[in-house]
Amino acid sequence: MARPREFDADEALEKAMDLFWDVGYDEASLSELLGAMAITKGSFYKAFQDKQSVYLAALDRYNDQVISNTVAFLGDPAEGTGRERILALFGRVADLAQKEGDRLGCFLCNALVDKAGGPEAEAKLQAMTRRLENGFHRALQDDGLEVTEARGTARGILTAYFGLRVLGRAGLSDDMATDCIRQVEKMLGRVH
Amino acid sequence: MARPREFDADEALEKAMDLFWDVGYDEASLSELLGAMAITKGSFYKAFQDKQSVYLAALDRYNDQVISNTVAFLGDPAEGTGRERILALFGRVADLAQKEGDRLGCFLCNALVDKAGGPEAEAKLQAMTRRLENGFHRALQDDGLEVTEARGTARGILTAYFGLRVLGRAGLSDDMATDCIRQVEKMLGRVH
DNA sequence: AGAGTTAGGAACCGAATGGTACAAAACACA
DNA sequence: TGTGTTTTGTACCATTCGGTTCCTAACTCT
Repeated sequence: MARPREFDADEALEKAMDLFWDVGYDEASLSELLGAMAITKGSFYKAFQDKQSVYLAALDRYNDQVISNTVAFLGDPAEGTGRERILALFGRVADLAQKEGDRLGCFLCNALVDKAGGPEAEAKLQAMTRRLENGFHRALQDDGLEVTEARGTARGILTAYFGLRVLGRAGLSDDMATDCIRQVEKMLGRVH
Repeated sequence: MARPREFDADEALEKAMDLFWDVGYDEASLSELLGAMAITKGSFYKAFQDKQSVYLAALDRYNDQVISNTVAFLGDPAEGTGRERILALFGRVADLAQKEGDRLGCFLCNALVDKAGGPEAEAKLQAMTRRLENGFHRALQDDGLEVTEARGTARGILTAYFGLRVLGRAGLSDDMATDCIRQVEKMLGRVH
């Protein structure tokens, strides 16, 4: 019916997410964004509304992909007990950091600090945070923890998780990560 | 010998710190900065070099005041045992968050995520982070913990601390904070 | 092939960015 | 009361910001 798109919108959105993830909302100028998405201005404003809506879409994408993946992992009995899944998740983060390749941190966590994107973004971010919390909660419940006890522990784990991601982004978690995991073990009741 | 300053440089620097703390480096435009500091452009560039150097000075100020205060508290035997001091510090943060007045978080933590200010800023931030870690470390050593065990625990505490500050800034720590403190207690070996 | 529709790209927009130049103003000292 | 020195404020600078306009290119369908 008309001229077809020369770019994959979803692919472009992923590049946009990567940039926002790395440098945040304000620091990602429109021209940088266009460069990363491999698109010209015309296509950009034809396909999306504006910069902010792309940011919101990037948040959604992170939610649909990374957060969903994480929550699914935390809730997958095939990955071991709830405690084992949680520790495995932290181990994954620790590996990322130790391989010096991270330096990005968690987009959710970064965006929470960034405070950009208006109230819409804030609502999305809070929802994502709750999802993550519930992911930990479920993992703990799978181990038979009582509901309210699991809730409190899940929140502690979530806090440690965000803290570790911050330190990872800051490039400070070489041995920090492994030390942190041992402390998370304590939260999980692994006294030895 | 010449015309005296009409403003207090230290006072202006504090206002600058408050703004950078709140909105970060990029989002704090020069005009906003001038407004907050109650200074015109001429005075600004006469008294300081440029925006970035003011940012670095703001980081130094945070280090000299907030971090120093925190580290001193953690190392003050008059405030109770090391564990008590650490828990009291977390309690302070929790109070801040619950009174809904926080929404700022920790400047150090925010700046670590922000990644602005160049390598100079990064060096300062890493040094500040180490100071905080050492503050926890000393508190734990005061309780007689073995050195390496104290180091690992201190890092876990630091991680939880940053995580809590992120959640506080995000406005998510109403009951999160109290739950988090209980988990920190577990790190400290308070099994009950 | 022709008509209709949409994507692409470049020119352009006003506003705001961080920073500079310079003249007037306010003081200290002689 | 000058004179010298420094602050202050304003006007100005080029550049970049996010966003719009509009014409042409590319495609589908009849």
